Amino acid sequence: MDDAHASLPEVPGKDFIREILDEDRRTGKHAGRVATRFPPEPNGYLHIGHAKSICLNFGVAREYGGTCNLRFDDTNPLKEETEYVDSIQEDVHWLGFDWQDRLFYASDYFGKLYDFGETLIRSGKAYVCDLTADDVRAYRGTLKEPGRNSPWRDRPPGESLELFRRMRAGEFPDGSRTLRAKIDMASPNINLRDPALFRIRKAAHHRTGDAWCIYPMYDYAHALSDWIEGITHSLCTLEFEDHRPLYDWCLEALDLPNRPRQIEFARLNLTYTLLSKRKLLQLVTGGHVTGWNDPRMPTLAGLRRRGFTPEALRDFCNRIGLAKRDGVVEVELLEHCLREDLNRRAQRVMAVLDPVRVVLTNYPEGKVEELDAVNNPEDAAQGTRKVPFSRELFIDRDDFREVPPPKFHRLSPGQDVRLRWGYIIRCEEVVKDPATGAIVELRCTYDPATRGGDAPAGRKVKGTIHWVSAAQALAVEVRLYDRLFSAPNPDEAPEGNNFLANLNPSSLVVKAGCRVEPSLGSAKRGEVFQFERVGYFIVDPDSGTDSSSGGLVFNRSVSLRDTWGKIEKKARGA
RNA sequence: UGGGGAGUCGACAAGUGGUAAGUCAGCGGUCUUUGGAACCGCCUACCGGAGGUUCGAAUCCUCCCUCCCCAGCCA
Repeated sequence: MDDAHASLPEVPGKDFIREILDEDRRTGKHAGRVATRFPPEPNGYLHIGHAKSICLNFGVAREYGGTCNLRFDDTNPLKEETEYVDSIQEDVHWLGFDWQDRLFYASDYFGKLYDFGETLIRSGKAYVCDLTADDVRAYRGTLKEPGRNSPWRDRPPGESLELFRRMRAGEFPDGSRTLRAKIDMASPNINLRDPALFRIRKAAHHRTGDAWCIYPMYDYAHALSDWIEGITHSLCTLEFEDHRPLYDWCLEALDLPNRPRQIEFARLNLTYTLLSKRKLLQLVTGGHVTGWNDPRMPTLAGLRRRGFTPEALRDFCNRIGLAKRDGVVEVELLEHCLREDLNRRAQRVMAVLDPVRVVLTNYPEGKVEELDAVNNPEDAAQGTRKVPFSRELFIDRDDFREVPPPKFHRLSPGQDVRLRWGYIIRCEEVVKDPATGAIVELRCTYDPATRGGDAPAGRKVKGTIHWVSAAQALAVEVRLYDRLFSAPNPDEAPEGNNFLANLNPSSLVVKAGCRVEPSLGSAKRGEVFQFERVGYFIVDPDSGTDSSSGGLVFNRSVSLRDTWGKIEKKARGA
């Protein structure tokens, strides 16, 4: 692409952040340099909300010839773990972005952050406060009433300095003291009422071990880490909007040059989905899902296992736009992006999820034909494959109706239907279990003149269904996933309940004994297929290593658009 | 009711004084060896409300209404 030309002119439709970037470049701010960062806290797995931020930060850096750092915001040893830093790196790479040699940790800067603390104390802009957490809360005031000064607020810098050093040396217990910024206890912005800069926490840190027992707070660490890395534009979500004055205060109080600018945008919300790390953790620890990578989870790890592609996710992030108004994106858009991507790439294959036996009474016993099937009508380059055809087949139970409803184009007594890439058949007899009345077999005849599914001139067959040859088909397990929550807003629960009450009881339906065409015997884990007329499916890692003997497990990524389903639903409703 | 934000079609989102893009969803149709895909239509938004400025306003001014965020030694 000619991105040099595409990004320079003022094209209408640019989001507000890119407009700011354009303006800054025009005015020569930061010498036209653009440096962003993606700053996750390693306290959970990345989810699709983070994908929006990743695509923004890395995307903007790429478009403006700048850089984007990956920085772990690891200032709270109580919640952070190495497992999370590993998964985050894997997920960012998988999404398609690279921080090259710019992998950083806020904990890399603990020494500098400490020194900045001493500087603030010396200049009278910070003090050591002996108030307990409860005291601080009491002194803080309320949204409407101003707070009161801490009795330690005017402690001489020399005394604060000594205390701060002793805090660092581990001489005081957790929670006994903090280093606080001296700003304004009467500020209408509560974040400015002498916020804590450092707290005592005698806990092992996943990277620095027990080298430190005081840890910097987010606002302080974040602003200064941005500055240390030479970040020019610090993009974050709306809830940090009223932290911006504090972000700026930290940089100004230290009189730092070339200050980064914090810009806030609306975080992603998705219908039928929870995007809160805390609640996702709860789903994991509570056993409501099998783990962070459960295919029903909105985590990148879960989406990946569900069959989402990085391309589909990036496309989604581009389509949802970027603005300051908070809203809720419908999951249907996400599903659309997946279908659109998979439609052009996924190989077609035939799979019968709920098999019912079909016997072709006029087809020779023991005969097996190899018929040609097109792998992907959207992409001729994907070629063709052979599928075996014989006297005994399986079709989906759903594709037969003893008494067909209006507009039903599939198999029913006396009716013709085309077997995809096979023959046109007609149902002559329905065999039922005398005890239960359940259909156990359909006895049909085939038309030898229609090999490959070709209808002779003038003959029209309304329906085409998928099938597998009984003897050659592979038995597999199929996991039908659906949305995890049955309410558009999972948090909107009946009185006395929480989001757990909205868990969708049928978010996972496991179907054993499904039959797929034998070509799938060579399918690899992570490969995605379209089961014709059904949906897109990915080979799950749970699949046995020896897939030729079965043991294949497929996850439904997303179903195909189901027009017939809508017709039926409407008929039922009317 | 202190402070900070935001309100444009069911959803997301362009529009930055000249008379409302696009996408998803929905609806109808064409086509079709996936009731898939593709293609074609429709979805007739008076732009939160009321005033005002102007030849002309979603865009400027005034007042009002609604929604979101903030009282962690979390991020």
